[in-house]
Amino acid sequence: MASLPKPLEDWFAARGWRPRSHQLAMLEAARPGRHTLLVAATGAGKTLSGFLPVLADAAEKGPRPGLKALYVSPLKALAADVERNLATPIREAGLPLGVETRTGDTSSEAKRRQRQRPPDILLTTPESLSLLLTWPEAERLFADLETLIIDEIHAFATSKRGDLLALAAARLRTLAPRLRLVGLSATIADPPAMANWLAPGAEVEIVRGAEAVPPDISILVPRGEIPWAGHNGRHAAREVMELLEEARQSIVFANTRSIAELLFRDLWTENDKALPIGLHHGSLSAEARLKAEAALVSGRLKAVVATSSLDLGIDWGDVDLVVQMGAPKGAARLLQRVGRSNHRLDEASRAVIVPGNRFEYLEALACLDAVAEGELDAEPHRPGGLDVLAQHIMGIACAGPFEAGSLYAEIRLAAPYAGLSRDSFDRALAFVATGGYALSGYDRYRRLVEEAPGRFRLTHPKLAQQHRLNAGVIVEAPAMTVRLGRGRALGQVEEWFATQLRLGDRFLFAGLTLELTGRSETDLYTRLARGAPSVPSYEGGRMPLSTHLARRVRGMLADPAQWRRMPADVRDWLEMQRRHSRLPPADKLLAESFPREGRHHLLLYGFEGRNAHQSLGMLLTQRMEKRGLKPMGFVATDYVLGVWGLEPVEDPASLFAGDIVAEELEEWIGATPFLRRAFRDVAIISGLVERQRPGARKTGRQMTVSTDLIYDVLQRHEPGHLLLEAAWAEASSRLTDIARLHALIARAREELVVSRLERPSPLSIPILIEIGAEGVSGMGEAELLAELLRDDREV
DNA sequence: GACCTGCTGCGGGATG
Repeated sequence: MASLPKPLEDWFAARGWRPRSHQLAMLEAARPGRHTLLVAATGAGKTLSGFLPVLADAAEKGPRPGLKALYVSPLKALAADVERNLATPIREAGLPLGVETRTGDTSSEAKRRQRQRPPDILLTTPESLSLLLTWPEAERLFADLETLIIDEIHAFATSKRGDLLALAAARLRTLAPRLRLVGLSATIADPPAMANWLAPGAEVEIVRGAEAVPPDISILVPRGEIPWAGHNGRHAAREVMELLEEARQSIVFANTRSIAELLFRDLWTENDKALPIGLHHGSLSAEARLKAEAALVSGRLKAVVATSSLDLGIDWGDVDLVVQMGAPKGAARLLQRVGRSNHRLDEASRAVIVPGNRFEYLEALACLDAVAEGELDAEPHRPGGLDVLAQHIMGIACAGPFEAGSLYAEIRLAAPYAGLSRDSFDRALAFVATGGYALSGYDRYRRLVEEAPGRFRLTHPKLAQQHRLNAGVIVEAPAMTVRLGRGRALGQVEEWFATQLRLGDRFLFAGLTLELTGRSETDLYTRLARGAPSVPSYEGGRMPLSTHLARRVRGMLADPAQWRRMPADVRDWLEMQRRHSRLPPADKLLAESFPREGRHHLLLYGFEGRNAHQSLGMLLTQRMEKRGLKPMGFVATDYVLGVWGLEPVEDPASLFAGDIVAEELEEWIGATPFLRRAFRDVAIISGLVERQRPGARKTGRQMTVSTDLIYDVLQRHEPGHLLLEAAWAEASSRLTDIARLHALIARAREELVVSRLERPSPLSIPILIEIGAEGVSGMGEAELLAELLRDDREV
C-alpha cells in the first residue's frame, strides 16, 4: 500500500485521523499514472481523496511552475466550497500549492491573469473549462497538466453538459499527454460503464470507498388512508410537520417547483410553533436561494422545502432528516438526497418517503429494497449532441487553426462521440464553416475558411469574442422576472405562464401570494395579496420511474408473500384486485377492459414510465381511430396507460400488430410543438443564433422569433440539415422513451394477458380518478369506491 | 373554488 509523504502524514496525525484505505488506493493508482474512478459514500472524504495524489506530489517534489491539476464541478458553489476545504490541508501541511477558482463569478481581470500565470490547482465548471480552451494560450497553459478531476461525475454523464465536458477532456488529453483522469461520485450504478465514459478505451482503476452505515429510510404511513391518487404527499402535511418538529434540521424534497411552493404553504398552515421553514428552488432569485442556504448552514433554519436544487455536493448545515415527498423515481436519486443528511460515515442518514398514492407506496418500497441491495438504476449513456459538437468545433477554431483529420480523431476520444462517423463530423464542420447548404448564401453564417486542404481557421477574429459570449449548453425557457413592487426581484416564471396572467390575478411564488399590478417587456410587478392564488408551473424535464424500479414493482405485485410488508389499505387493494381481476404478472403485460358510463376503457399496466406510456397512448388511439373504435382520449402515469372510447376493443392484442412505432411515432413527433422548441435550443447551442451581443442580452421572445424563421427555411429547403437532425434527437428523447416503448410493445406481442371485466378493477381506480381530474368525465372518487365495495360484497 | 406530476445547471473582456 502506498504511504503518505511526511508533511501529509503529520497533518493527518495532528487531526487524529488515519488515511482511509480508499485514499491510499487513490495514491497508489496515481503513481503509475492510472486513470481512476472513485465511488465512495458522502462523508468519506471523497474530494480530498481525489486531490491527495496532487498534494502528495507537491510535498515530494516541491514547488514547480505551471498548472498541475484541474477540478471540474457541476456547481459554482461546489467549486467555491472545495477551494475552502482544500485550503486547510495545504496551509497546515505547508504545501507549495496555489488554488484558485475560475467560473462566471471570477472577474475578467483574474481570468486574464490566470491565463498568463495559472495557479497550481484550478477549480472550475465545464463551461468555464470550454471557454478556457478557446484561447490561443490553451496549448501552453495545459502542457504540464497532470490531473483532471471530475466531481459528481454522475451528474454529467448523460447530459449535454457531459458532452461538452467530455469534448473538453479529449482536448486536454491532446494538449497534456501525461494527463490522468479522475472521476468522483457517491452514486454510480454501473462503475465500469462510467469508467468508460471517463476515459473510453483506456484502463481505468475503480476504487471503492468503505461501506457507510446503511441509511435508515422509512415510508410514512399516514394516519388516514393512503390516497388513491395524487403525486405529492401533501395529504400528510400534518405528519410531516411533526417529523420536522422532532428533527434537528431537515430538507423536504418535492419533485416539482410548483409542489414545493404548495407544500411550503401547507407546512406553514400546520406550523403551530412557528418554526423557521424556508423555500429553495431553481426559479427563485439567486438572492433568495443564497439567503436560504446561509440560513440552513448557520442553523437559523429548522427546515427547508427544496427541489433537486439542493441535491448535490455541499454539506448543507446540520441536517439529520431528509423527507422525500411523492415517489423517489429512482434509487440513485433517493440515495443522493438521503446523502444530504448526516455527513458522518458511522451514523445512519435518516430519511422518510411520503408516497402520494398507493402505486407510489409500491414504488417507495421497491426503492428501499434497491437501496438496501446497493442496486442503483443506471441511466443509459447516449450519443453526444451534434449541436454541442458544433459548439466545440467553433471553440477549437477560436484557439487557432486546426486540421480536420486530427480533430476528428481527438473528438472520438470523448465517450459520447466515440461512435461519431466521419460523415457526421464533416457535416458538423461544414455547418460551422458555412451554416450548411441552405444557409451558405448568408455571410453571417460563414465562420470558418479552409485555408489549406483540411486546415480551417476563423474568418474573422471578432467571432472568437462572439463565441465566448454565447457558449454553453444550458438553454432556459423564456422567462420573466417577478418583482415585489417595482423593486426586489423574487425570481422568474416562464413566459407562457406570465402571458396568461391578467392584472389583478393572484399567483403563489417564493412562498408569497402575489397580485399582478403591472408588467414590462421583461418584468412582472406585483404586490402582496390575499385569496386563492394559481401556481406557476414550469416546463422542466420529467422524472420517469426508472426501469429498474419498474421491474421491482412488477415483481412485488406478482408475489403476494411480499404484501405482508405493506400497510393494510395497500394490501387490501391488491387482495381485491386478485379477486376481481388479476394481478399484473412480472414478465407479461396485463390489459383490463371494462365499460363505464357509456365508455369503454382499456388499461395497460406497463410500468414503463410516463414517457413510454404516453407515446403508446398516442399510437393506440391513432390505431383505434383508423379502426372506427372512436377513441376519446388517454391518460398515462408512470405505471399505467388508460385509453377510452365509445366502442369496446374486442381484441387488444391486434392493436399491436405490425410496425406500429416507426411511421406513426415519427408523424406524431413531427407534429408536436416540441420539435420547434427543440430546434430553438439546438440553434442556440450550435451557435447559429446568438443569445447576446456585447452589452445586450436578447429576450426569450426575440430568440424564438428568429429561430422559428430559420426553422421554417430549413424545413422547406434542407430537411436533412444537421440542426434539424439534432432537434429531432432532442425532441424524441424528451418526448418518448424509445427503448422502453419497444420493450412494452414486445411484451404486449409476446403475451398480453387480457382481463375482461364488467366494472372497474381496484388497480384501475387511481387512473380513473386521474381521468376524472382532467375533466374528461365527471365520475367521483366516492362513487367509484362505493361501487367497488358493493361489488366486493357480492363476491 | 380546488386542484395541481414538467428538476438542475452555466456563461466575455477591458475599461472607467
